[in-house]
Amino acid sequence: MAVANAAVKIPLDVPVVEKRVRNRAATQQAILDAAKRLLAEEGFQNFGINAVARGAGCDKQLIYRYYGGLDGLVEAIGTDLGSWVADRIPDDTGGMFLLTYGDLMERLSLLFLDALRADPLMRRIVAWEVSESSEQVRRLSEARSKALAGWIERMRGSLVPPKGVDAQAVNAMIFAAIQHIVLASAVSDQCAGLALKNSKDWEKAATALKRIVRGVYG
Amino acid sequence: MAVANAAVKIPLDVPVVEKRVRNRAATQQAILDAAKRLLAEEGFQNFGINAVARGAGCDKQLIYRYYGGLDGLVEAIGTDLGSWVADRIPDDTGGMFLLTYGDLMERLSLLFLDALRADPLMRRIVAWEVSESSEQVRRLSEARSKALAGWIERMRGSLVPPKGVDAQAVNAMIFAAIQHIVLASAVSDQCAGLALKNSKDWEKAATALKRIVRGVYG
DNA sequence: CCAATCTGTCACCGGGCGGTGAATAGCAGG
DNA sequence: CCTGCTATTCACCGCCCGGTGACAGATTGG
Repeated sequence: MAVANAAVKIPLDVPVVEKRVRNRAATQQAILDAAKRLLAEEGFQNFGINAVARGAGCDKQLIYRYYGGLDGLVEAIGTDLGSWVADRIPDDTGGMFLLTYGDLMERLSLLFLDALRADPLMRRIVAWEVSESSEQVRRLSEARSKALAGWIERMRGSLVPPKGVDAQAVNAMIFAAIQHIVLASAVSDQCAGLALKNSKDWEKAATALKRIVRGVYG
Repeated sequence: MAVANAAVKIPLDVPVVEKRVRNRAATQQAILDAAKRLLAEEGFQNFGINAVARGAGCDKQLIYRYYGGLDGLVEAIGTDLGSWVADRIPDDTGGMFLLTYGDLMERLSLLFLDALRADPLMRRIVAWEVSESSEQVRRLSEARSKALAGWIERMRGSLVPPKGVDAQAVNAMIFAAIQHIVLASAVSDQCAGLALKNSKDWEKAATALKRIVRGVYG
């Protein structure tokens, strides 16, 4: 009797289980948010349909319906990336007068360094880019580099690099260095023997970066 | 009759199916080779017990027996990494007299760039390092950086960096740049807008690298 | 010659994956 | 009220993964 009683006990909290509202737009957004969160926190390794659906608290079928599968979802993330740059990296010169190309590049380098350090999603995407060459990640990579190039172009204004220096190649090296050092720090707190834990370490890194930029551009 | 005849036909080549010789050492080596090949060619993403066993042409059970699982196998790869540096990167100065620290770093940078470009396994490992922070990859990373540091130390000789420059930080930046640019080129033929396909592109990259080194160390 | 040992193989397990077809629950308009 | 329509869920598939226990063939030592 007691057992039966317990079995038929009115479930007090079952009706409270907040029912998912029927709202396609909201669900779509929830899926996109879950995808970005998952990618940022767990990385691309365990990034899949099931995981995203679990994270969004809905059925994976909806991902197929609303985004046409993982590919479409990744593409949607890529589209978001455009607005990212605008949000995360200041577009003005911070009140500075950038007299020389060297001034500009020093500032851009440090801004990019900080922005990348502060954004786990972006870091995961960069790591993904250098680990896989699928169509998925190629599009993501393209969106990222386009947004970045646009930002640099906007900041550049009318400044031109000094003659005799292949600015494109040198800048690629500098940005490569920033990306790699930030990626390395995110997984192992160091890079090539250089510690990258506390803010003091990062001061050293920033100083080295400035020195490199100044060494090239004066 | 004809059918029966065909069915009982003496199998001419069946006895020829080269039987796997019973040789533990050889099998162990085959497994290790298969693991390195697989990692180099396919990357760490699909690197697993089943794939290695398939590649080595033996049962996965043997991997457990001889290496104690994937972890032990990865560790064995790491051990091999020590000899890698000695094989791939010349230990002498190539007949050059390295008068200054700048000379040294320029040469080391270019050597490292070429060595990394030529070694897919090493590239995959670096990509792995920045994508995951498991114990497995941490050990691998350690072996790699130790080998690299040893090589640099040996090459350095008695040369010392100029005063007023944080050589450790600057060098970390330079090596980070090299690693990232090589990784990027391996998956997408470009990095931050800089094409990295033909040898002419790489000439430009090398020139930029030299310019950076010289800008810092003179 | 037999028994122990070593190398190698096979079959099987549970579980998570990506993917799909069918059912269900809430909302509109008549 | 019923009838569609749409958002959402469920149940199921085949596949491959890592991992394990039992077995078979060769080798060796007493």
